Amino acid sequence: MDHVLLVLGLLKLQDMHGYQLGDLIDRRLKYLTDLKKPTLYHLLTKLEAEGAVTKRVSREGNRPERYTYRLTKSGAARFQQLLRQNLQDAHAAYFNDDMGLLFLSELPAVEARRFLELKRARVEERVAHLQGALALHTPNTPGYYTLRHHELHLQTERAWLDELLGQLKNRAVREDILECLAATEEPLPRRSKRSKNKT
Amino acid sequence: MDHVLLVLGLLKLQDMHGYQLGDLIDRRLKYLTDLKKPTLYHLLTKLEAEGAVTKRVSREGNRPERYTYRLTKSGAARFQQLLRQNLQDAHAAYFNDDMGLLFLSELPAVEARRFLELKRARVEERVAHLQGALALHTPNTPGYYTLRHHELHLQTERAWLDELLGQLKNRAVREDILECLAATEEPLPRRSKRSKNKT
DNA sequence: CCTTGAATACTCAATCTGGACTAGTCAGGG
DNA sequence: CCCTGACTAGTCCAGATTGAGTATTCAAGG
Repeated sequence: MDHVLLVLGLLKLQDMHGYQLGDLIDRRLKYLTDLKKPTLYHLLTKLEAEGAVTKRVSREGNRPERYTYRLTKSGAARFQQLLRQNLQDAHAAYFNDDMGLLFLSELPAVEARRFLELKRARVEERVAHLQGALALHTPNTPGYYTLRHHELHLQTERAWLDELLGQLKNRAVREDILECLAATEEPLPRRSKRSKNKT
Repeated sequence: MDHVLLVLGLLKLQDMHGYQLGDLIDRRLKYLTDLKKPTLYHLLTKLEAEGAVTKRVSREGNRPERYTYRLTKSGAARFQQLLRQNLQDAHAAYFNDDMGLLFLSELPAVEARRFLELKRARVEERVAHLQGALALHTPNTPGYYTLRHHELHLQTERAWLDELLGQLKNRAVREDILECLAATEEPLPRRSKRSKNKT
């Protein structure tokens, strides 16, 4: 996850102190990332050491002191660079849900189906919740994009579970997991591989 | 990512040494996770300390010594538990692609569109590659599920980019990111919250 | 038979993460 | 006026993760 991009970007919009950033991230951006507070503070410290942000002590009323961060020139440049890169890259996504699917045959079919139906119900719940949140948003706002994107993927998830459950009703899952995996080796670059590219 | 589930599951199928596991994971299971070798070895050491697996030194031919791992009774029990949990949970997914979208208005519209088109081309490429891999698989095999799931999500990604690009053609993105986010606060549990549930 | 590149099998050190904790402020109820 | 629970604003440290690097074996070409 490109936490650096996020933090630099938010600080570009406005100077903020750590708690403010943290609050913003886990209240308003909870569908975007789950960056935790200690990670955030660690990141801010690092960014300061690297000269991407500067720290300033401030105090407001009777509240405890706090550190307000501001983006520097070099931080802004770095943000631009990261943003361009992020926008053109297609980032690989991994799904924790697939982990269990790999071992589906290790559980009695009936039980497996029951769990998957439970999973489906939970996805359904999320879809509903998300659509509630979406209703509050106007299209073409940055926050809307995250939500809409998420909605699409959750709907895909639901469709996928339906497809899977449909298939399980008819046929059992093969149990020879390792053989199945071995059977489908990628073309495998034989002999030599000149000019290997890809990150 | 539930790396423990993966490693225990693979060892349940067969005793393996570290390298073998690592190889399996980043050749055959590359769409499932990107668990790196050092993480794997660290995990194996930890699992051994916890008594979920046992280590045995073995040597084959002239090759250097290696440690072969075997699942213990308690490891198998843990695997079962994790599997059941994984199958019924709906895991939140976060998309690195959304990070950049949040700051779309920080770039000139033309440039942004160009990048997103590039991103789309890359997604397209992946879809093609994945469909190649899928063609080699028989349905209802564990490996097939991961691939098919991935294919669905990549197609969703493509559709999403098309939707987004379509919207960008007509209207510009709002630039007041923070205000947009603030405007759509969740209902926010006012006053008190008794019986807070959720993980 | 000697060199080179790929594969085998890991390890190290540095960095990143997050559960749990600290410590002060404020607002309202009793 | 005091107590409680929530909010503010972080910190600590243990544990997870990974980019590099190490050291050996093997196979094929020259």
